[in-house]
Amino acid sequence: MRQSQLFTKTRREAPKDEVAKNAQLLIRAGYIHKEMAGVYSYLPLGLRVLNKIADIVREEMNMIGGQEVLMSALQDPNVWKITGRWDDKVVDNWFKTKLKDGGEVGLGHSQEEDLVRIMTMHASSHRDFPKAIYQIQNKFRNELRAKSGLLRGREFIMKDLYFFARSESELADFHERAIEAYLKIFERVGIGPRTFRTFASGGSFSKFSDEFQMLCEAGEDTLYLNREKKLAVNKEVYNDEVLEELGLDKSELSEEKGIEVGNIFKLGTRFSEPLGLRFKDEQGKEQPVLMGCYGIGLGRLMGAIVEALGDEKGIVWPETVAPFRAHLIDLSGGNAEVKKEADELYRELTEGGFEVLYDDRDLRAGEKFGDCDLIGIPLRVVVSEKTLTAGKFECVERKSGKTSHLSTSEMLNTLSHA
RNA sequence: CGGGCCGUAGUGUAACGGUAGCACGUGUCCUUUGGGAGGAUUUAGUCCCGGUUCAAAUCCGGGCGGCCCGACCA
Repeated sequence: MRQSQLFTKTRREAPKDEVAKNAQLLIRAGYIHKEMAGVYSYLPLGLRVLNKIADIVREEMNMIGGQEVLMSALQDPNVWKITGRWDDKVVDNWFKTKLKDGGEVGLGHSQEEDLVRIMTMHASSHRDFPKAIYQIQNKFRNELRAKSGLLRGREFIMKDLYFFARSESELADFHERAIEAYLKIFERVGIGPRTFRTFASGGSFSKFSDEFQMLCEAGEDTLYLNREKKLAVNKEVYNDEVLEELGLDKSELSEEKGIEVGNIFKLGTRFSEPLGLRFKDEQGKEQPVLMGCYGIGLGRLMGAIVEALGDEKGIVWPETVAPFRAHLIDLSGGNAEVKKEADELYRELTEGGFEVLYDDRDLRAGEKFGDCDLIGIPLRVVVSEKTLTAGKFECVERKSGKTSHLSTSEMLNTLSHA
C-alpha cells in the first residue's frame, strides 16, 4: 500500500490523557482511534494487525476441532433468566437496553446461555459430542473503570470457544489440548517466552481456572512464577495449601506483574443442566453435558504485544502480526531515477506476494524514518541515491537494527524464508 | 462504587479576575532533501448551563467528559 494513500496520519505527541504505552503508541501511529473511555475503533493499520492475530487464533482453534460461528450480539433475556444470570446482582457489568415494545435485550458480554440453547436444537446423542464451537466477536461489558488503552475496554473483540463434553475425562482432555493451543498462539504472536499458564480463581464454577499471563510491568495482575516449570499462581489464590496442591515451592517463585491474555474455565453442568442440554448414552440413558469455556481478548492481546515489545521509538511488531512485512522508504528527494527504482521495487515485492507499505510521500528522511520506527514494521527497506549507486537496497530490521544490503532477488529470497 | 487530579485551536502547552499567547500540525509560495530543515504567509480555541463581578479561561454551583489509585472484573 502506498503510504500517500493511507488516510491516517502519525502524530508526534500522544493525547495527554492516554497514559498507557499501548494506547499512546497505537494512537500516535494511527492504528486506533479512541471513541470514548474504553472504546476504540480500529483504523486500517490496526485492523490489519487485528486480522492477523485473529487468523492465528482461528488456525489454532480449528486445529483442536473448533467450528466457527457468529452469534448475535443482541441477547434474549429469557434464556438467561433460566440460569439466573439476567439478574443485575449476578452479572453487574451487562449493558442492557429496551425494545420499542418495552421488552429488554442484552448486549453480548459472554454467550454460554445463547450457545447452549442453540446446541439443544442440534445435539442430543452421544454421537453428537464432543463439540468445540467458537466465535470472534465484539463483546460489551459495562466496566466501572475502563483503563490502560486496549487492555481493559467496555467494548472489545474476543474469541470465545465453548466445549461440550460427555465426561469429565473428555473435558479434561480437551482442556489440556486447549492449553497447548493457547501456548502456541502466544508463541506465534511473539510473546511466548514471557507468557505463562497461571492458576487463578475458578469463580463459581471450579476450584481453579487457567489464565495465561504475559509478564509486563503494566499488568494489573500479580502472580508468583516458577520459571523452570513454566507455571504461575495468581495472587488471588496464592496460599500454602494451593502451593502444596500444585507441587510448587515458595522459594522457587518470583513475584511478577502480568497481563491476562487468556482465561479458560471448566464450567461443568452449570449452564447445560438448567437449559436442558443432555445427551443419550449408548444405553439410551440421559446424561448431562459438561462444558468448558475458553477466551482470548484479541484487542487486549494486540495491546499486550505493544506493551511488551515496543521501545522508546515506537512499536515493534513480530512478523506474524505486523500490518506489513516491509516498509519501503523512497528517499529520492526529486531524483526521478531513484523514484523509478523505488516504484519498481515496490512492484516486484508486491507481485512477489509480500505486503509492503510504500512510503512514497514527499517528505524529508527524518520524518520518514521517525514514522517508520513508530509504525514498527519488521523490515525497513530504503531506496536512495546511495543505494542506487551501490546497486543494492538497504534493509534494516526494526527489532535489532541489523542492517544488510540486498538486491531485489536476495530480498525476495530472504522474505520468503523468514 | 469510594478517593484524587483534570478539561484552552487538530495535537501539546501558557495566560494575577483585566488584549486568549506559543510550538507542532493544516493551506499557499520559495529554498531544502539520509534522522522530524529554514523563511514568508494562512488557518483554527477557553466542554455545557447557571451564578458572583464593571470585567471570568481564571472564582462559585450544577451537568457532561477524561485520566489515575482502590474496590470490582462469570
